[in-house]
Amino acid sequence: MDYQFKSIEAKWQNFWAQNQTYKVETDTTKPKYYVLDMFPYPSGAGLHVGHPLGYIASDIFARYKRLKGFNVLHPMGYDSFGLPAEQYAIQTGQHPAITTEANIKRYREQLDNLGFSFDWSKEVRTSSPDYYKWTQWIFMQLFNAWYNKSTDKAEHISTLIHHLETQGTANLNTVSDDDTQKLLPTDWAAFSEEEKQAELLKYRLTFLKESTVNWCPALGTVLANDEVKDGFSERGGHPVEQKKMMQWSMRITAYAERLLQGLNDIDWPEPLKEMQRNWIGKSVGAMVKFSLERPTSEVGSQDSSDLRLRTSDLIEVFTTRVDTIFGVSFLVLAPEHELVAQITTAAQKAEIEAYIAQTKKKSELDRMADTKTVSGAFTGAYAINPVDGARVPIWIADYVLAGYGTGAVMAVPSGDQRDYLFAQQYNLPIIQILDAQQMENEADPTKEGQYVNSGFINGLNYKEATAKVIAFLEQEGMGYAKINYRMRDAIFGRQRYWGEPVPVYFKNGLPYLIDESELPLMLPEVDKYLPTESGEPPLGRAKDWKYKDEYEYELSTMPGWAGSSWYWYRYMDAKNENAFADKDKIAYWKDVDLYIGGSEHATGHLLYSRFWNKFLKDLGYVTEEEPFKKLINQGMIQGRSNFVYRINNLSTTGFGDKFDDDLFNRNLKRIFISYNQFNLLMQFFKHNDAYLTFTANTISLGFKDIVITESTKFLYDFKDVLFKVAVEGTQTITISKDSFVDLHVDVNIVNNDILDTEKFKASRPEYKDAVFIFEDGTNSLSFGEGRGEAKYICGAEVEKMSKSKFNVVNPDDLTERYGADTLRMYEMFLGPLEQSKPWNTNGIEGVFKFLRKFWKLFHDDAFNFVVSDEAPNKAELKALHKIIKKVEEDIERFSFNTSVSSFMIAVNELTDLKCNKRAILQDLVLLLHPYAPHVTEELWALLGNAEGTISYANFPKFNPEYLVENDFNYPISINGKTRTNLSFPLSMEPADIEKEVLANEAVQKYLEGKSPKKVIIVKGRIVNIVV
RNA sequence: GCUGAAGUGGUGGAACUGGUAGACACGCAGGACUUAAAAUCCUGUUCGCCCUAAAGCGAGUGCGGGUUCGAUUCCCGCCUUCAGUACCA
Repeated sequence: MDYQFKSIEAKWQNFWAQNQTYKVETDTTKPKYYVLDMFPYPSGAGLHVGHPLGYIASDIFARYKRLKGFNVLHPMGYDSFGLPAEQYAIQTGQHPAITTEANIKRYREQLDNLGFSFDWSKEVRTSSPDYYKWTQWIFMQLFNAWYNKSTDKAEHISTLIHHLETQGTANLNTVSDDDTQKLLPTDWAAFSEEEKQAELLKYRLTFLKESTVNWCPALGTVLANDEVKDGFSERGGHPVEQKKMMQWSMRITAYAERLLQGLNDIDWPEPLKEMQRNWIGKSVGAMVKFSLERPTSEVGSQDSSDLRLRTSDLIEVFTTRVDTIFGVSFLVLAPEHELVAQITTAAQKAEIEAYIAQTKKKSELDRMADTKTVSGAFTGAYAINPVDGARVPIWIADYVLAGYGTGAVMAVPSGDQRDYLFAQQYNLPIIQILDAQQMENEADPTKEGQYVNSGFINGLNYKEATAKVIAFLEQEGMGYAKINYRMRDAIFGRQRYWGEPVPVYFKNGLPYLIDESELPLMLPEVDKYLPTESGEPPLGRAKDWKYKDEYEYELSTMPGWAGSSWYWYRYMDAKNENAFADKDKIAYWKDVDLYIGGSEHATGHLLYSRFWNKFLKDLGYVTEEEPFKKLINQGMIQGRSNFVYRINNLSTTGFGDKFDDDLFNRNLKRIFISYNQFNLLMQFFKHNDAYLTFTANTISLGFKDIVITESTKFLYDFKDVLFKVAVEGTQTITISKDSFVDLHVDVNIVNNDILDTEKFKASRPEYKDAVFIFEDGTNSLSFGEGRGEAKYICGAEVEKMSKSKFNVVNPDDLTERYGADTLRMYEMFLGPLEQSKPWNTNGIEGVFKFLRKFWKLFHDDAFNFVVSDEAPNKAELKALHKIIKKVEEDIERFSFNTSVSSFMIAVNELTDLKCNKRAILQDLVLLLHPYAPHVTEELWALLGNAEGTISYANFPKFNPEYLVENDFNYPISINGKTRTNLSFPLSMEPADIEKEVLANEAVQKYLEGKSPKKVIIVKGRIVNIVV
């Protein structure tokens, strides 16, 4: 039989499911390998061809590793809590669990169609209670933990309590809230139970924190930053305000340094690591204290401000360039800085207040667009530079942000461009501090040279100066070395319904955990998925939902990243009811060896997962510091849209008073012009105001008549169509550039940019009477339909793949037409995995033909299965071992596109050799199995092997002996340009080769009698003659 | 602006360590088979020049330089596209 992909694929998909072929257990006799795809959210739209790209790659790798003798864990599941299901629920009133279930079912069907070797017995769903039980459990562990910087890990809260009982806060080295109290053991002992709880909350790794959120009163909900545009909600355009709210947070900042250091030990793409490094944003520098100058008589006359100044007379700044401190010519505070009001002198008060008001008006967008101009205002106050006692004016400016560092900077105009511009604008001094500094036109931040104008560091270099300044500041008590991170603690609450409930209740305003035995805390039923009238989250609607019928539960739910921050452990032991995963299983599977997914998760999921993993390791629940050893980003698949070009509107004459635009348009708006005909036509409109006028017999461009020639004939053909279609009596028709419109056309009725005109006419009622002007200038009116050569060519453009652009290609349609094996190989064949590329179905035929050709190797012309047991010859063995080597190398470096090409070459070679020998073909089947699992299972069985055993067979062994060559066909180049080829034994010495090459007739011709200056011979590579 | 990735035929792409640029495939053109079409097979296909043809000549990997016997590959400068990020002290 010919290659019957449909029955073959259905048969084996069924077989794998029935026999649980890919079910995997811990097996200490084999090395483990864990291949994971990033957790999908089961959206209602189903899969498009872009989604499986990574799954196919990971499946190939998983199948390859099985053949290489590894025990492979390759699971799949769903990150099934999330906003789209909730929004759909709000619109339709349907419970999100129901729509989620339906979406998962659809996803599963689509995944099954592609022949993946997932172990479905380990499927997990974040929204199922037996899963979120453990998400809640991990939350509880975080609540019961603090970060001990002395041991540099998280510890149970009991060790903190012990420390407070015995030493108070002395020697306590931790990461906590800013407002912790300094305590003696006796203070602690004197605390009431509630005071203790309130204080401990400031140390816990998950804690309540007041944070600002985008609150939209009209929608009654909190919005994410990207849902807000210019102060209005993206949906509906309602006003959004900043609102303070108590929210659960995660103290990820405690792990900033470990998250940063860990990047050095993992094999991830460099750009992705770089993104995380930037996000963590470590800067090494120093804190420096500037004391405020004693108030002058002007301030002194106002007694109250005089007193306040004495109590808080220091300004702290953070700087990464403490070496430049002698170049400080002013300080800048953020307008929101708390000291501003206190230090502003009476004379400057009005100006400062006006500036603050102006800053408040500026949106973030305005500030971003406007980086060139600087603005600020002088407070009238001065500070004292701690290194030399210089008097430094204090300004405020909106380029300094309250939220970063201390909200104050020391300005060094010679070394920082923003400070430089500011100094220029307000006539502040620009002090050179390094002899190598070039600062005529702009600031020079380089660290080269020796210091000048810099007191006790004059003559030193950067390294020496930095150390000396810090030592001086520490000695004077005016500063210290300090490391700053940009990363903030992560907010861990959402005012939404469809997420994990937080296992917390409140007593006297303080949070307490529910008992572990009470997990899971089930998501309660609500009547509507909207906030309550009083603005509480949807959970506030749940009836009689109280802890012990008495205490309020937390009403917010966990964010989307909660369930995905630990799911790879659940796959190891998905059904466990006593632990999130069994200890022995965690010890065996350890970590993910290969993780494949998109780079959009760089700073979300991939950072939070690393954080939770480190935490779980600190508490001894897991063994590895990093969860994902190797990570590959698959590129995005973009859509490739097709367009048709139609007449949209034009002006006509011929009816006098009875002019009816509508009627004309309806008649003429059905003319569709093929791509190149359209472009030819558009050339007449190079000048925007150009127009063409048609009458029954003539055509004119503006006022100039166009005569009929070879190159303008198509215009006359076009005219004929216009008049045939136009209403009778029409005298002139005028068209311009604006008479046409390009319309998206469903890419599924376009093949190689050729429109299926029949399907097109059937696709919409208004296209029923479409008239086509074809690529060759003929049209559907004069020649009738279905004429062989008359093609309608569509235009094409690369855009995002989306429904509205009619460019979504569904994998189901392609497996229906070509089979899963073809689709799998074609997706790989498209190009390098990491690169993003537009999807284009053109070319899938080539892969399909390849699989048929492969199938043919095993069959005679009547499609009888025939393989011979003859011993293979040299050429056949060479073809085989070439592909073994190539495929193995390619898979190891994730270059799947090149191995598909190599398979094609191998099959072409074996076809030419008419090879149907078992000894060759059986190995070829094994090699191809990771890529095309169905057809290879079928052939494996036909070759007489036990059904279903190919998945666990052995990958063919490469033998270099078969590739050994005696001769090499040297390319002979003269001055770097290849002129001819000459074959010599590989063993031949360069000197002998040179002699033979120079004696060669063809070479002599190029030398034109001159003797060569130099002859370069690289053995087994090339001969180059320099003349 | 900064950071990262990329730029090769009509198209997707290959060339892995500096050594024959364009493998493999699509598309296109021509041919075979067929009453015809589909399918299949064969031949050609970087561009330009020259030519009945065979053959030959020249250019060529975003642009301009450089290193080298030799550069898609290394270095310097520039342009374009995509992604991320944003006044981070």
